[in-house]
Amino acid sequence: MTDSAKPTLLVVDGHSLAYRAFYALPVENFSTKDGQHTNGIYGFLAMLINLIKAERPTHMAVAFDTSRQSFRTREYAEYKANRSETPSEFKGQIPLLQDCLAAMSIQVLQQEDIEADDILATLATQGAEAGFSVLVCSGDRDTIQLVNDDITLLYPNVQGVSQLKRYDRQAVIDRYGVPPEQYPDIAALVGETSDNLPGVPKVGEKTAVKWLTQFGSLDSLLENADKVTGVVGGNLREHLDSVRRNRALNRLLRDVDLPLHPTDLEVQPMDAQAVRDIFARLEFKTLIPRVAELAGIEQQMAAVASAAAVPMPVPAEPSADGLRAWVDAAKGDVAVTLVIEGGLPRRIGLATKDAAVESDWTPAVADALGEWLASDAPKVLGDAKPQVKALTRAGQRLGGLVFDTTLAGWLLRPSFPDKTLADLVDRYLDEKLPESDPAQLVPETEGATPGQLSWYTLRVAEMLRAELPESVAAVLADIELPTLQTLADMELAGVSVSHAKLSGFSGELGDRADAIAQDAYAAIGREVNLGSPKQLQEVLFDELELPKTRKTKTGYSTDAAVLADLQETNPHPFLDLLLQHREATKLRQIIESLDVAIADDGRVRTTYLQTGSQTGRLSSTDPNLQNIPVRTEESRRIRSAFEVGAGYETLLTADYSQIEMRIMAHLSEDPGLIEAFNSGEDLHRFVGARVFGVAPEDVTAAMRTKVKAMSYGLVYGLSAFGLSKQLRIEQSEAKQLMMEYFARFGAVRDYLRSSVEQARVDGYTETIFGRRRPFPDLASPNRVLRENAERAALNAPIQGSAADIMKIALFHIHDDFRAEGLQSRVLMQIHDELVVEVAEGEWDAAERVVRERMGDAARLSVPLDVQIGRGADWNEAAH
DNA sequence: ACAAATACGTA
DNA sequence: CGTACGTATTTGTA
Repeated sequence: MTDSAKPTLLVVDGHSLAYRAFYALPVENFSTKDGQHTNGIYGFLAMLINLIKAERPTHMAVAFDTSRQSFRTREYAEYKANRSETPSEFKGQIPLLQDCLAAMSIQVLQQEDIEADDILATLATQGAEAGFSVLVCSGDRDTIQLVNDDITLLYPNVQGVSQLKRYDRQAVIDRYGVPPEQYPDIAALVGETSDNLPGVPKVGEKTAVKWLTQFGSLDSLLENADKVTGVVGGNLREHLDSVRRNRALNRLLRDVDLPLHPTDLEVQPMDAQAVRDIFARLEFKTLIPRVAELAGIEQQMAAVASAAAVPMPVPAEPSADGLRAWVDAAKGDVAVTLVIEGGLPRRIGLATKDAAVESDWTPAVADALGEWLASDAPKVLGDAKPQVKALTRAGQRLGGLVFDTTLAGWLLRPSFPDKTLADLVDRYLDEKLPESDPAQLVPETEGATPGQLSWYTLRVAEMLRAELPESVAAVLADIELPTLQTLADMELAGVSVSHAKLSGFSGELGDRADAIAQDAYAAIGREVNLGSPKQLQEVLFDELELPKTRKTKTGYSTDAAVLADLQETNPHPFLDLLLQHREATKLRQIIESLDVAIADDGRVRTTYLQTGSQTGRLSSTDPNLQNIPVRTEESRRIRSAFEVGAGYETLLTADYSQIEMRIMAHLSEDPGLIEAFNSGEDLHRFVGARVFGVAPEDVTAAMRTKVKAMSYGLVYGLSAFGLSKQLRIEQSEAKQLMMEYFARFGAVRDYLRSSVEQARVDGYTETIFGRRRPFPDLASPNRVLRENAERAALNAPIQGSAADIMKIALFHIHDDFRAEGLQSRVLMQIHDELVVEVAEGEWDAAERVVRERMGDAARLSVPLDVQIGRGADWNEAAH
């Protein structure tokens, strides 16, 4: 058997090489936006990828130490005792590195009480016996002893881990002057400073080699120590015990009882999705293609194994009558896919578990299928909202929507951005959805047809259903799917926005911004681009020599809070002008983007992203109608442009007051907070009275501001530092305020603590209605990641429950309007607020429906308070 | 052309 | 060193 025909086993010491990478790569170039350091992970993976590419191992494993304790430290307490504490920046990288390896389907081995090198020694020895050509990759010199005709060592050179030196038997002899099996003898004599194993003083490699050659072996040298002359001879005789101890400790174990044998370490195909996920999280953009290249190689190798995929059906293309007969005969769920063109259905594909049909969408087909589509017959779709909208535009209705794969995928993993069917097929079926390559004029690969898309949708749905916990399935069926239908109608309706009001205001703001800019240039004696933070930094910190502010990645911040601070300490006319300029241009921006979004019928239609948040909230894009300004008198002029549409009588706004604090009261069951909401007193006044120990009428504005900030901050996981910054008070005062607050509302603190603790145990948080959000980082050893996760986990059940409640109210209102035959319709949702367009003569009915449905959306231990306003435009209706 | 960084609007 | 979002701009890289 020639060497090239032998299987190759690659075993790697993960800990020592990642540690070397950690010191070789500058940490500031390798950290994620969350502050997670990744230099060790990156360096290790880059090295490993190169190694796999160059060596093409058939089998491989990476070994790690479990801790600094091992059988060696028990035998010799001083072993490695001089090593400084492992930097925490490094420690946190190991679990993440192991996650990467898991995604790459690379076996990770570690064993209590055993060092990584012992695992390498055992695997290498077993591998050589089993006929492997073995590659050992380690940064520890002790592994030199493993080298023989079947085992080669790859050892990083001083610069880091990018270059590995290859030690076969001859290379060891050339470098150290002794064969590999004798290297530990040299090491025992010389000692190993990094392991805190002192050797014989004044003895280095040269002397050690000379002695060993002279006496033939270490044993013989130690027996004949009296024959060694000179000062070093004396040193040797004084340190015989150290040498024996060193030799005992540097012998690697070759018979560790491992769960896996080299033959179990066959290279496996990677989990491409998992690799993309973890690499994206670690922001390893350049590594992704390099790994993909490897995965390609491996997938060829593993192609035989995964060839058992279910064959995709070839859909029939029946007549309209045939389609009707097909759906009437279909048993169980039918998956539906509409191909949409210009907002209207173009083709339709239907599938059951074992058959698929498809057809162009024609009037005859619409006729034949309309009744079935509207019926309760169970249907499964993926990303149903645009399809529901297209059907509605075509005068059809979709009933019986029992599952949406996009929504289900999001509910299961709200942090993963797999929205498309292709993403879901990849993740849940581990197959590739056939997609035509848009880059090719004449596509080589045919995309899946609508019937086939439906067939995939159904199979994905089956996998998702199996994974959905009961409570999450209930959220899908009872909240998300009804909400989807409602959102479709809201998007279709749009909201009437007055171009005339907007364009007038925009011109005004443009003129004002120009004038302010001129004044600002005059104030500093030159022109700068006021929209460029970079140029502003030059002006503020170099030319005006104002004190440096909060650091950002690229310099110093010039945001509004910072500028306001500067204005207090170092007043300068430029600062105020800059703030005014920002305000004017920002408003103009918003107006412009709104203006161009006005359709021919005078209405603006947003898209609500139902899967756009991690908490369960909606988001709104293109344009975003959930961040229309409101805080300043000026900005409310924008809201005045949102008007009641032609044919309708008035706008109605309805918002929940303090819904998050009410949820907090409910979840914490804090008697004080519950009393606050039941008393009818203004919340912050009530809380202020308790915290400051005064009568409610004696709560000053300053007191109210403080407890208000504290109450809101609680929901976000605010710290004393953050509170002090926001209120511009001393940290000690903020701390005192928090203490007083919790002394009166102790159950709130208890709840927040226990909720995060529960999340740590479960790995996820849950809303009142059972919506879950996973928090893997609560277990992270990295403090930044962990504390970020803690705050998010604190907030998620509260924000999420509020989102649930609003969704329930929203679709009930929508459905009631229809059931009562009202023309009034919900137009917008802004998290805790709804805007309704009320038809002529329907005010009383609409108001009653909104009030009741919002008030009754959830039964909490405190009432849900709903504020309702009426007006011809949004601004007027808000009062 | 695209991505990152910064800033800022909302709940 | 306060949660959740989307968008516009500038700036640097491809």
